[in-house]
Amino acid sequence: MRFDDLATALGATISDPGRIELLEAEGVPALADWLAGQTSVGASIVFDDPRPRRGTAQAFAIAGADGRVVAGMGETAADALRREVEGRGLQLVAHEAKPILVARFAAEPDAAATKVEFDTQIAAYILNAALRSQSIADVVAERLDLVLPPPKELEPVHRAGLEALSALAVRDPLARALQEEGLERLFREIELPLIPVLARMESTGIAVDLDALAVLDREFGAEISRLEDEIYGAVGHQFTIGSPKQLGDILFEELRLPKGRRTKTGYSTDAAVLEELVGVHPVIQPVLDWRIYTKLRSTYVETLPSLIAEDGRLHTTFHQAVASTGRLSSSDPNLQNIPIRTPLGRRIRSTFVAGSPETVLVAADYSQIELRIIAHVSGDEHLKEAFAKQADIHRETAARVLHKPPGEITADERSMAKMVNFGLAYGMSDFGLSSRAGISRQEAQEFINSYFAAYSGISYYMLHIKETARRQGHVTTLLGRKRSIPELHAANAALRGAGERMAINMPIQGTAADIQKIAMIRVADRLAADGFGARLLLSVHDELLLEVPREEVDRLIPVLRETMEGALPLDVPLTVDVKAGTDWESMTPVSRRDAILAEADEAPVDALAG
DNA sequence: TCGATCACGTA
DNA sequence: CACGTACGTGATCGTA
Repeated sequence: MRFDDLATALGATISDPGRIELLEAEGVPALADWLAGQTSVGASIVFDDPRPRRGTAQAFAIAGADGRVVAGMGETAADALRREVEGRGLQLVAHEAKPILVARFAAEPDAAATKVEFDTQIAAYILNAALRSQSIADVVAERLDLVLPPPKELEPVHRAGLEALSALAVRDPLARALQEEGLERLFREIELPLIPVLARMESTGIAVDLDALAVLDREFGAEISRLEDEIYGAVGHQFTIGSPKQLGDILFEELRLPKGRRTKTGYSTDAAVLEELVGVHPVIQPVLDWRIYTKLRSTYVETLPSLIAEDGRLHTTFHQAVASTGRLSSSDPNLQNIPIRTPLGRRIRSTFVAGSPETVLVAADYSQIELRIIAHVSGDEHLKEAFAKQADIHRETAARVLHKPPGEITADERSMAKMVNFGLAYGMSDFGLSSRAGISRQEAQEFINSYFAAYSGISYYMLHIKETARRQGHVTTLLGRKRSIPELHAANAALRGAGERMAINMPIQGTAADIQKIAMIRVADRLAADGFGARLLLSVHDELLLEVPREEVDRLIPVLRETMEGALPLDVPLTVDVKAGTDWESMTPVSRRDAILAEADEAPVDALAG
């Protein structure tokens, strides 16, 4: 009855969406014979609101290998069809399968995940991570030379139907491309197994203390009013403090303060510029404070409560096909940028809590994972040895660079070494180091020269990666994840420089992402296999956050640590720092070793003291 | 209404 | 020449 070829079927369905069979819930049993003949189906779900635990399904469609497409219209029929597919153990082929799994977990929290046989969005991303997430229309255009109508112009059922069939139709071309590029294992062994782990995390969500946020809202509001009065008083009139243009005009023309950097459109008024003017005029400090308070209030204190779902928890969406290095990203809300650096910010972090008195939060961080990856990929003997010794890595670095015993390294010297250790992964220049360390460009250049002399393996690696990247047009991680960097061949020197920094950074950041993803999959497996009630909540690049029944904590921690540390054996040990607490701010190390690690591994410093 | 710009939160 | 990577969000402002 149908088509030999899915591309032909898709072409016909684009021309005539009427060939998508619309289904009521009562019509589902009649699909029995057809479904019995399928092992996997193309599938797509369309929500009125894509955020987990927010919207309801408007349509769910499946497509068969024969080109037949059926769609459940409305929530009841969509759910019925989805359950039928799940109940039969059919595997999914979808362009973004995660929301289909989230829909199942929302309805049945303890259900097993539906098997995802292929995700075309992730395949397209693995094949070209340099592009931002690709729509199904992009993939259909590239692989089949067909044009899908814009989703907005379609009824939900027609959209779901076309997407389900499209996913099935582009599956084979994408699978062949993955094979040809040697990306099959990355796709099958990391990215696909990660999907149900992320779906479960999104569905679980994280608890937030609304009362505590309300207290912060009042407090921040009062402080902002006070600062506004102070700012207007110091300037002599009102203006829009949040407008960089107005602020720049007032500071640099009306008040004639010394001008700092310029932006494309006028004077820069960013924190680095304003910091230089503190003490020059009384308006500066209150403006800086006002920025901090209003940023925290508008981004977190006011917004988070509006995003809490009916279960009282926040459900982020993790994006698995966005970041060009292989990292995950998080949005609506972004729970990967919850403040931690400042005391005020930490008060916001403290409103993220364990969901019940019987549970605690457990955070496990990889310690200096990127620098360890640099040690591994560069093969630098001295850096490898420093990690093998489990020494204070920044002190060790300073000692080696400056030819002094570690015991004689001053705080400033250690701080400088730390900045270089962190800057290394970004392709930092003498200019960058000088401006951050508050030293001359020449001093910065000298320190970097000494650094590369002391760690010649790293020096060689940096040259090597740039050369390899130029020759091949792409760079890869340890697991073969690829990013092409066309900027490396740009005529414009600035663009080319940017390309070189991307080439340096991607294998490091991307390998860390590979490791984190392996760890997530294995931790999730162990939680299930060993009967833990603990649940993964968040992944913040090199940290995993879990919600754990109190009585499980002692049993879980060694499992967590060993699973993460063993995710990918390198030439240096990976170490994981574990903390526990009732909120995300007041986390205390669970062993003496963790206390030491936490101490040695704080965020990069921005400037030297004094 | 939307996009560009600036600014700033995280790893 | 610009001057460290990767993200997402909110406010402002000029534009369609």
